[in-house]
Amino acid sequence: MNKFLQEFHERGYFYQCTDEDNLSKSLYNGKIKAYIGFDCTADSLHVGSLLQIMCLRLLQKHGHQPIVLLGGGTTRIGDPSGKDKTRQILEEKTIENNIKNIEKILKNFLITNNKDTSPLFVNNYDWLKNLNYISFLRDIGKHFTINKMLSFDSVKLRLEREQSLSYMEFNYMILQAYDFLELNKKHNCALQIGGSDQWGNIVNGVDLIKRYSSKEVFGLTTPLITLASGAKMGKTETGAIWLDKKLLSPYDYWQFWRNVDDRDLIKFLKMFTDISLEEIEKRKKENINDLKILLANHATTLLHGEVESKKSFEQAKKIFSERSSDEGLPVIKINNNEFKTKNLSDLILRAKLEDSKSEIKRLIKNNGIKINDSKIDKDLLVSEINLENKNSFKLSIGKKKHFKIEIN
RNA sequence: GGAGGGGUACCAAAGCGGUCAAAUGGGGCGGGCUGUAAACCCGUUGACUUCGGUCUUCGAAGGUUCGAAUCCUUCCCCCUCCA
Repeated sequence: MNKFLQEFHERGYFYQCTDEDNLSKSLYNGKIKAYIGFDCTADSLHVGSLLQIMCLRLLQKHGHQPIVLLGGGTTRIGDPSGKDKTRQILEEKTIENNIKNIEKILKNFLITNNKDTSPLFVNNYDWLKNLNYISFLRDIGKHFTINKMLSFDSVKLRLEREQSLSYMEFNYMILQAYDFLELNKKHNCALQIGGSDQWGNIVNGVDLIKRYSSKEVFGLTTPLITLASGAKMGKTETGAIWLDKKLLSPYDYWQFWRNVDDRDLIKFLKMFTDISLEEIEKRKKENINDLKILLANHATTLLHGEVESKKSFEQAKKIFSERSSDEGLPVIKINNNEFKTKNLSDLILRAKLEDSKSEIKRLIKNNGIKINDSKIDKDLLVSEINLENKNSFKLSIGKKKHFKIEIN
């Protein structure tokens, strides 16, 4: 088997392929261009897209060129796959903005200075916006049968549940298939990779190219990652794990990986780091917490760079190993007036560390709030806090959230 | 188009005139144990409060009543069966 495909398997990226043997052969014959499409409904990506991003990296590693399709056109329509309801239609400006942000995030992960493997960013709005309806129907539409379209899960499920599916959304899969055709014509792109929920859309593209230009191209999907706990990857109750430091700090990103379930650890090391499989195999038996740190360091480096990753690691060390220090904690500044007049609960509220006063009182009651590492049993004036000759104190909410409050 | 069932908090689901800010389970949050894990145990889970209470919430709007998640009217949405 081709090296790329082999590693694709070994790292747990493989779910389905339209024709693995032939894909393997054409990969042998030199470089291939492969594309992955990203949805632009949000202004950032979260870890749910990380596996796809890792696929792009893997392509680069093996000398293939990834094409990143940012679905400026298709996002205007909305993919019905896996959705119960029609999505809200987004403003043009929002979509353009989302595309810019997402491109920036992806560039963090990808190697952009190698001419052969440097990713190609494309926006399908460029070719979709000018489609002529009649000629599109004649050239492309004739290759699709309604019979078959109705059999795809994305459509079938909606119909079975008698949830409305607009004609607009119904066309989504045709447009995505057309994207593949377009990329094949323009860039000789021969492979589309996507999550397993994209299988139907991908197969449509492969079929269309076969019919339209009698060429064989391939589709490859990755599994849906479920956590040991049964939850979907990336959806924590506290909020999505965003791949954007404006939405989630490098430290919190680092913590996300540091806190993975034991049972998911080795799987994640394979999936979300570049550490060689041999090395993972060798180190498998090491102390599990060291391995979690390894995962967090690597995963954070990929996204935020080595400097931020190290910083996060150091910060965690201070908070969790050395305990007492308030160095490196997120700083919240208050002025002298606030210091003299405000209650601690008001301060927490103002700094948006919690959402309501009731919640803060509950935390206090349950011993959840600490000042300079000692529990408090009631709300108090900030000025009552013993500053120990400093102009700051350490505020802890629960065991994992710590802040340095600075008075100036 | 006809017949029936239903919309309750983050989710699932009970309640069917006052004792309902609403049982129970899941999830979340906090505490304990531990390893910043899992499992387990305990507490907590609308907002504000001078801790006496006050305000908002059971699909939407009206109405009956001293009092409505609960009864009535209209409307909206969902499900099942029949045509």
